[in-house]
Amino acid sequence: MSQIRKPPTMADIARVTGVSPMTVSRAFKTDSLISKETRDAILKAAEDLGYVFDATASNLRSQKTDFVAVTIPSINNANFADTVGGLSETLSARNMQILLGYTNYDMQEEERLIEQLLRRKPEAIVVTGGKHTARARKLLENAPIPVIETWDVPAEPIGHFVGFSNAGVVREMVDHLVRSDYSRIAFIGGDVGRDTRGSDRRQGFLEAMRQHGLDTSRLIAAGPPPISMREGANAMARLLEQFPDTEAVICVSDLSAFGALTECQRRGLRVPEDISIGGFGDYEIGSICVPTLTTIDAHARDIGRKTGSLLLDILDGKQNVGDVLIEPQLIVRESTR
Amino acid sequence: MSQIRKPPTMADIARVTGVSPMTVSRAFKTDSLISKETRDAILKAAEDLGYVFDATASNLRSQKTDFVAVTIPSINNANFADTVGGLSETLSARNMQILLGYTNYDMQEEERLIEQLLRRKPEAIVVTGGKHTARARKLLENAPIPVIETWDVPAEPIGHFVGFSNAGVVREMVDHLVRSDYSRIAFIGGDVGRDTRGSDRRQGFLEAMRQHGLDTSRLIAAGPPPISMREGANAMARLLEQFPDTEAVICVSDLSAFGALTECQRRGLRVPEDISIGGFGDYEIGSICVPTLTTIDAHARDIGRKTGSLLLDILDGKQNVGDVLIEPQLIVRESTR
DNA sequence: TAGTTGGATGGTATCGATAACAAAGGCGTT
DNA sequence: AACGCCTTTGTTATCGATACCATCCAACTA
Repeated sequence: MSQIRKPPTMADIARVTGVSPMTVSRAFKTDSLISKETRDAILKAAEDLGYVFDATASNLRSQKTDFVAVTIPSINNANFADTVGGLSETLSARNMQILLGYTNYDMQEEERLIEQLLRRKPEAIVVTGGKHTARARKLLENAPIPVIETWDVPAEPIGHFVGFSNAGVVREMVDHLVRSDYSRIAFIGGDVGRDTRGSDRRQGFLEAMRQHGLDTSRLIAAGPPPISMREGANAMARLLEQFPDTEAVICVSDLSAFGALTECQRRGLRVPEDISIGGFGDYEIGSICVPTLTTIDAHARDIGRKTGSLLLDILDGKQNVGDVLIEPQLIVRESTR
Repeated sequence: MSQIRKPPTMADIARVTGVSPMTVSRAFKTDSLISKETRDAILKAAEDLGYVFDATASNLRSQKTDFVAVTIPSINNANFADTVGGLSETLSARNMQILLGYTNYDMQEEERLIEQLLRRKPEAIVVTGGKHTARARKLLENAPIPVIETWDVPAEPIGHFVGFSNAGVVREMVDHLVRSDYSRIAFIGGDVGRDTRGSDRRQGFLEAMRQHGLDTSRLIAAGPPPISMREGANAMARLLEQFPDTEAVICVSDLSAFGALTECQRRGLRVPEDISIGGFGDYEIGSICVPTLTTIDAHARDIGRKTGSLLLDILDGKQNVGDVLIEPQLIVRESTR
């Protein structure tokens, strides 16, 4: 029986309730001044009519969307997921919604994505990483909203940033291994040039090794990022063939580190007795696998939370809001001696 | 020097270019009829002015958002991430954007989320699971857009569904184990009542065991979903204490299965010689850990892709679009004999 | 040559909510 | 009683793009 009819609008509710559309509008804002009886009557009528608030109209008129645009390299990465989780947690207090996009570790794709996202008129934009195409950078600079770069310390920040030095964390790992008397240390990472954070970590490895006067030739490029467990295992196989005397390996993430670990297990190599392994990211797997993995905790969720409160401060017009330097933490476990 | 000025609109471009706003609008649609010269001039002027298309205005007037709303239990789950990836892949061909929300495995939260998402006027909504609060169900039924339920076979579908029987997959796993002469089989899952898919899997376990006339008391509730690796390990520890003679364990996911596996390794139990382990979801870890995990591949990415093409068919007004029954596949690996 | 077709462009009204301003009524104060 | 103040509600115009319809002109047909 029911006809195809247009969904009800605030005007319909106003008619039914006998008030003006403006009053209906007020009934849906929590803070606005309206008598309790009127509001109740309006909300009841809305429920009866099956009214659904139209955010598109509200967005246009009020020039507010309550969107925060976020780009991350991949949806399927516990670290970035944690960051988004922390951000979401903080923003939901303000009823803001995250508009999420995936760059697939590709700066061209990031550029497209940023353009797409800005069209939706977000209140702010959060991007992962501090390197972008020239056009993406221009888009962000010209955007009339706060811009926050995360998971990096940008050479030239566009707006604010919440991050850490990716080269620095690997330097720290190298220093730790050297202190533990390792010298034939290898690095398993992604292909250079795609994942900028991965490249930075590789760079940090090279710098630290040179500083210690150690051989920097033990470098395995495991393919385009993200490096999977499987790719980590394959890379470990190649490493062991090319450099059988390697004492320790630093992997670009815990996932590739775990893959590398399993490759050792299949070959009957003992970790850490025969070879040591370090990862990055403090993924759950590193804390539970046998042996557990030495890693670096980048405080992914904290990055999200701090980005969120930084954002809220900026949107509230607070002065003197600064950048946030995250301090990743080395966690020594069983995979290194 | 630069003043705080309002971002340019199509009217500004029209003024600069000497055409009507309507023509400017046409220049931004790929299919519309407009001469090449005019379009080029408009796009150039837009670039010069730093114009950013305003989707909120477009959405309101055209009553189209190119949004597809999607709810998943958690962002940090490779299975759901794959489904979203497959969906995204399919929809991006139509330039549609996914509006993602997380229910945190909570039907109340799902209800709130659905209401939030519908306000954004998506073209369609995809929800994970076939069970919802009464109000959420009503919201979905009344929504003037296609509704697709995934990862389940709903008792009463709201619109269409793309999924499989969660009870069925575990029955299959039990049958396989029984065929391999196991009889003291346990199940490690989440608390009942929160995660409906997890509960369904538990139910499938009970049914299958009864059918085979086997003892159904070996049930470990590992806490509220999602069950982490750590919780899987803890559950395994409890299982071994309560039922030391258990021959095989089915875990609600590969992650908990891996956790259980590590617990066995820590206790010096051999898998599968002393105890066998089965998981669910065909996560990467199951294919690379030592020993590799017997699991069930639910074709997560395929669910996303098929949801996407089903959606496009519906939006194109195709008749006779049917539901999609996914056939999960048992993958026997080293963790069962 | 007149008539027709179709590509390109313009004019106007509109999507639905709400910002900005106005006003009505109740209450207390002097 | 007169005044001001606060609470509650109403009126009007508007956010920016575009659906819809009208118009113009070149090219082509009969």
